[in-house]
Amino acid sequence: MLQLQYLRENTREAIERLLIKNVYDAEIRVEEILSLDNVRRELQHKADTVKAEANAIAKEIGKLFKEGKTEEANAKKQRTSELKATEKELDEKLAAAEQELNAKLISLPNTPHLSVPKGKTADDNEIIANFGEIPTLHEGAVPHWELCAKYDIIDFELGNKITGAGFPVYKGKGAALQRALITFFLNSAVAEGFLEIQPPLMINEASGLGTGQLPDKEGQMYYMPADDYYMIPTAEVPVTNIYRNVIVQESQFPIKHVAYSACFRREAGSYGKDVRGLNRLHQFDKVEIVVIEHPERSYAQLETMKDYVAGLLTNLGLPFRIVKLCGGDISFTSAMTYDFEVYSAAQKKWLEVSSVSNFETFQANRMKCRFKDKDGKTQLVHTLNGSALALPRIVASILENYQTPDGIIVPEVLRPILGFDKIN
RNA sequence: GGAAAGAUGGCAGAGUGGUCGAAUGCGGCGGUCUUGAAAACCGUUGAUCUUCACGGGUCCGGGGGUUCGAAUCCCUCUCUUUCCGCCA
Repeated sequence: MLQLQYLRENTREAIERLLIKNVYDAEIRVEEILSLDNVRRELQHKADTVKAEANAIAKEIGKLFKEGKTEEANAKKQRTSELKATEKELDEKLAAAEQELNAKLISLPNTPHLSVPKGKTADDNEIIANFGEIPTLHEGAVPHWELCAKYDIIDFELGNKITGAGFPVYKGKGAALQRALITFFLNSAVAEGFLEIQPPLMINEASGLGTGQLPDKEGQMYYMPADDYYMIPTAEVPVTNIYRNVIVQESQFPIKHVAYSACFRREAGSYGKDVRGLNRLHQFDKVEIVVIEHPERSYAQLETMKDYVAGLLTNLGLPFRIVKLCGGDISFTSAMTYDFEVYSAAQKKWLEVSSVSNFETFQANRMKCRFKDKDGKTQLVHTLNGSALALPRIVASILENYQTPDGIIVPEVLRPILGFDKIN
């Protein structure tokens, strides 16, 4: 949710930024919000004045009763009952105005950073860096789903039987590979100063609202009606919500957390392409980094996080590129996002394995996560997060890129954890 | 699932109809003292809306009600704790 004060004081800039996200009617929507805000403030002022008078009279009445001047006191009651009627009317109008304002405000997406490229689709994203060599595979190299079956390490059919499509069963060295990657990612983050968190895998409604999954992305989460809980689509939700309704100390910045969790996504509506094998699942594993940062340092922090994720992929020896998302491809809540795409040699495709974003105050405003600045004023924090990393597509590209005629070579960094160097 | 108790400021914890945004303690911040620190002492310290400002409004788990007036009384919801039951 954008801040009213920002819209009020930087109207032109806000509109310009929203236009990057192709909010073509940004000007009208912002104007509507600002005029509603004026109405709201006017009503607030009126209501406050009436209440002030009523409060004063109530105090006088109390005094009169104490002094035994019952008649005088009763006479004063007349005026208050009059005031009460206007008060009620104004309160109702005020509540309605606030509700309408809030609804309009919450439906407005975050303002992209001014450096975010304009564009409509993923084709307009800006490739900012390429790393690693794309391997030349041997004759007869196959996509990962065939490798999974060949070495019996990930069983999609069995998952279908137990649950349904998108819930694979990892077996033997496949299961060990998952465990090793999670360990590698967590250890790396902890070495970088991230505090490891093991969060709940289900969240309540307030948490969903805090990070922006609710109300708009409701259909993407698994929901448990018996208890009114949602399965988390990412550890970002429970971890960021640690700071919901919290005023942090400025000295705590940057607050850096890392969490491994299973993630659950219904992926409603994304049928068809790119769903084979590990490319799109309903349950998958991910290690997520979450940072709460001072507004002045959030973009420097975003670069640090980007470099950190790049380091992980380099250590795994995977060819990848970093993409700065254009306005059309960036998410509703994000102000700037870098995507990491790994080249999967057998599918001959770039697979998105990580998304690192700065949300500025957008989540913080919903969550009411603030800090006290040097002048003692409360200000909203900036929140950032990134996958570091999501497992399925990493596994897919490891399997595909490291395949040889007699087995899959295990990336060096994982060998000490796994205790073997080849899947065959 | 059954029974009981409870929800107050960063934390602990008073307050049962009027001057209570709320005692007190701890913590935080500032100061005195000290070579420095600790201790002690003094002062200060909730959030939010509105206003250029003075000021005013709202908030004692959420919502509703009674009353001239509610942290305090009533209704309702949610959550927590304890005991019993069940159980990894």
